[in-house]
Amino acid sequence: MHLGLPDSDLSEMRSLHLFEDMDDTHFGSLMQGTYVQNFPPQIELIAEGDRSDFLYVVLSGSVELFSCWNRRESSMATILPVSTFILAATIRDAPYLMSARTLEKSRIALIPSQDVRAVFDLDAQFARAIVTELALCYRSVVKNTKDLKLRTSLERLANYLLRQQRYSGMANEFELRLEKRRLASVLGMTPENLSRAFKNLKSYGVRVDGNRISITDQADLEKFAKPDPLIDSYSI
Amino acid sequence: MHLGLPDSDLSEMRSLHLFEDMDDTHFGSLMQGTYVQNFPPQIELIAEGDRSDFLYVVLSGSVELFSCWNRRESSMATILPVSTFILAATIRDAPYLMSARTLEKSRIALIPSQDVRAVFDLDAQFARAIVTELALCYRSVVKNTKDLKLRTSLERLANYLLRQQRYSGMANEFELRLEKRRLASVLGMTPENLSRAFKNLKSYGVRVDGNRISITDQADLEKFAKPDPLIDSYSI
DNA sequence: GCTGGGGCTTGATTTGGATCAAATTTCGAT
DNA sequence: ATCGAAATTTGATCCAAATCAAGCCCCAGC
Repeated sequence: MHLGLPDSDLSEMRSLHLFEDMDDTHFGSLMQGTYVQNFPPQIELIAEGDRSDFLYVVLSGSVELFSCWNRRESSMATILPVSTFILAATIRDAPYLMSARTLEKSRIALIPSQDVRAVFDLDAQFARAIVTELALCYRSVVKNTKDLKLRTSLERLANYLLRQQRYSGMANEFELRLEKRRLASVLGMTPENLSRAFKNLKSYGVRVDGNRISITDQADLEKFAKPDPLIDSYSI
Repeated sequence: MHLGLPDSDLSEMRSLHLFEDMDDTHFGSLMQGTYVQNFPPQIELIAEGDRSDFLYVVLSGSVELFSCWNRRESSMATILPVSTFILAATIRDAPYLMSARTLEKSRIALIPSQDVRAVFDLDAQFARAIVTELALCYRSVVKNTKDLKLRTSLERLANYLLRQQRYSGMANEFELRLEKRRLASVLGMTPENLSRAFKNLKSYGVRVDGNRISITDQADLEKFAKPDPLIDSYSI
């Protein structure tokens, strides 16, 4: 027996690009089978290789996507509210390529994958939104590949900082929203090297105090980092 | 004045997953604005940053997708017939993230992007096919990222060879379908290092003679490469 | 307040891979 | 067939980053 979701959850989900333009009835039937759950930190939500039974939505907290091979692990992305993850696996009804764990206490919605696929065929707006979202995801991963293959780790860090700065409204000071060891893994380096990389960026006007970053010489950092919209912009 | 495409081109395109299930009329109107052209080798078809005016289909020959930053260049993928490329940019009406050049004499179809987007809204089958295709592309790039971040260059080469072997019907001998320096770039290494890597794989039963690879000790190579369907399979 | 453990930093060392330079092979064009 | 340019290979060297090993700091829990 389904009890129905709180209005606050519903409206948050509804505001996602993925759902905002779709028909009310269709949204309703998607939400019919959806349930929302609170998870403590460090809970593994899905493991790579699992059947993709649900599309996930992070309503609050944060989730790390990571992958393993041969006893090595790499952080692939961090999902912040409000967004979905593992859309592609859901669409293709294929096993997850990445695992997911909560980083902090998180509120998460689970939408049955078969419902997503069913409503896709009924609602053209929803189909359009899914395809737009997937294309965006694809392009992010391509940008990430370019970052990895074309830049050194120091350049990746410098550009990461510039992106974070942009995200926080071009302030000269901002907080890292990621533990450093996770950031290291995201950037494809070791924690030790990240630490040294921060030191190296001092000469380009980057101060670090714990999670607090201040950029004291914007021009100098940008001259070194050479940010490129075709790698570093979110929206394009 | 549009002259219409040769039947052979039409039927080849029609056989693509992307187009095979769509309505005849809709396929027709897509093809209305499409033109097909033969290109010599080494022609730059598109440059990253360009407006995505067309969706491309390689009918014969081959095309390399590559990216540049700060005077460095990296090969991102090779497109073999019959497949499309830069679908995501077309869908989002966003600038290309990658450049493309012909590797050999190639026959290529150009479908106006606005027609693709228009027909998407009319034809649910086509919409379904696009979303499936995009999800597949997304998953390939994720697998590629895992390959890059979790494996050493030697491991990447070993697994690349096993994938090629699978592609060529599990024969113990097969041809590299890529110039070595391009392969090096695809695998994220220098040509010099690729050469040394091939030498290192001798001890795991890999013989190299020009473009001809023979795998003399399958078990040994697999033991070293540790292939994983969540990185190395095409279809999943 | 202590205290213990995890995360972060620092230093020393090793290793993988890049770069530079040159020899060799391959292959297309004449 | 021969020439020349490009690709590949090989060797020497350099550099970036991983690893190993302590030590420090922060703060969560007693």
